[in-house]
Amino acid sequence: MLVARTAKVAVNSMPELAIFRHFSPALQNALESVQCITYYPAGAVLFVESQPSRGVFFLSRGRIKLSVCARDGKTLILRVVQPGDALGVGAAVSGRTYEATAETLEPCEISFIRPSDLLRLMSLYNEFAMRMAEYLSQEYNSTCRELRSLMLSESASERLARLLVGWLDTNGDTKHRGQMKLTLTHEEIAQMIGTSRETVTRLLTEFRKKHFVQRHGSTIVVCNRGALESLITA
Amino acid sequence: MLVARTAKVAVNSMPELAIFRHFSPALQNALESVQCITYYPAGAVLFVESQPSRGVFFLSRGRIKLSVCARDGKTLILRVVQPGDALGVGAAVSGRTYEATAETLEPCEISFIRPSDLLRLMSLYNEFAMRMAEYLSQEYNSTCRELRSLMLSESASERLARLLVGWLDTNGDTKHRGQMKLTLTHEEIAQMIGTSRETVTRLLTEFRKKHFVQRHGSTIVVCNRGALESLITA
DNA sequence: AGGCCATGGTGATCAAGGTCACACAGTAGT
DNA sequence: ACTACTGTGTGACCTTGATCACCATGGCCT
Repeated sequence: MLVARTAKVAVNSMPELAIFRHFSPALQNALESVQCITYYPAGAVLFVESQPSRGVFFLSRGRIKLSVCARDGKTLILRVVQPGDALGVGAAVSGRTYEATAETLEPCEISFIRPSDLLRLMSLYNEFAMRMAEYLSQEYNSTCRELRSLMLSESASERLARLLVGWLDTNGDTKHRGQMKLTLTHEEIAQMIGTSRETVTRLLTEFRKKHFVQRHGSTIVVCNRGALESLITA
Repeated sequence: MLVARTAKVAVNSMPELAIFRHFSPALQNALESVQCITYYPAGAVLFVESQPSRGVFFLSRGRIKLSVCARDGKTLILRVVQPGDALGVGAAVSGRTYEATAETLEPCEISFIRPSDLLRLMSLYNEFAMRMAEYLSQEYNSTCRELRSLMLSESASERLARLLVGWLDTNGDTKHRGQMKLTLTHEEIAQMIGTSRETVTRLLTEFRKKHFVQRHGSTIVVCNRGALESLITA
């Protein structure tokens, strides 16, 4: 039912995708004709790891969790995809399987494009091929940074500090400085920084005791950003 | 002097780059006119992390170590680049800085292309843009796999087993099954699997005691591949 | 030969954090 | 109100692997 409600909000036109802007009118029309706008509820799985490419997803509203997992169920969250971003481009372009699993965290509005259409439009419109290449390189970049920050910091507290500071820059409340909504559970935070749920709980209480952060309900306030940053070495 | 020796071997023509094959003659000519074939000795640094893109490197001979490093000098080797592969495409396409440091492990023959030429040829020849996009997606894929295998395996022995098995598939001697040359030092192996040099030494001797592997000089023989694979869970 | 340096091998020590085991709070469903 | 479930908080314990310290080996240079 959340799907239906979301659908009513923006049913009339092509989603406002930053990635589609600056394209020539011809390409925009072509994209509009092949895309399929879909709505997903929270917790929906768009695709799973090692499944052959079913399509490319351009996210216009909502947030999506991108993760890989081990056989024993342990999970590592690669990143949380924000509106305007794309999913599954790599798998479609290289004709391989998805390298991660995508699951919606909230109700999402998504523009879906089949791999064959993506490749055809990339061949037809060079600007589109260039844009996708640029996108892929950004994705590669961010994965490298992820890898570095996860592997080259020896303590879990450093990784948590890095995560919090990173969130401040992207999700931070502009009005109330240092304030932001904690939208993930401790379990999910643990999966982002590669540690256990208990450790995240312990570290957050430790940070609170040291007055690095405060908590008001599900809102977290970073009082001492400098202290957090000083925990980061890499 | 190693540089000069290598140069004599293949000075006459364009390097045999798999990545360049299947291109139209026009594109091949264009590439030939903008590329610059260079030779590096072992231990040369092509570029360093966070330096603005100076160019793209297509490796035709030799091997290159791609790594990121922390402030305290700790290093993580992302991968060892093999002949036929490219370096720095992401940085050139997105106009960002290099995300890693590239250092030759052996004397190398490299075809160098400036970022501006790369972008120009990508705009001019759609097949080239498509090929670069495909390349980027493969690079992204392999980085994801790296991230997964590093983070989702709790023990260092598992990561080492995974590395050895992976090497068997790519570098394994086809004649003598299970046999391969160990070309990296324990220190470098440690940097590949995110552990300390001592741990690698200990694990290798443990594997030898359990008769998973044997050693003859710098050649390592995997006698019990199944046992190594059974250490891998993720 | 005699050093020198990079690499490999091994023991002792120790802290970080994974795991297990509960207790407790909030929220939804009936 | 009474469960039932999900998320959070905390103690006890114990394994893994980092680190330090030291020695052995085997080129390579002068």
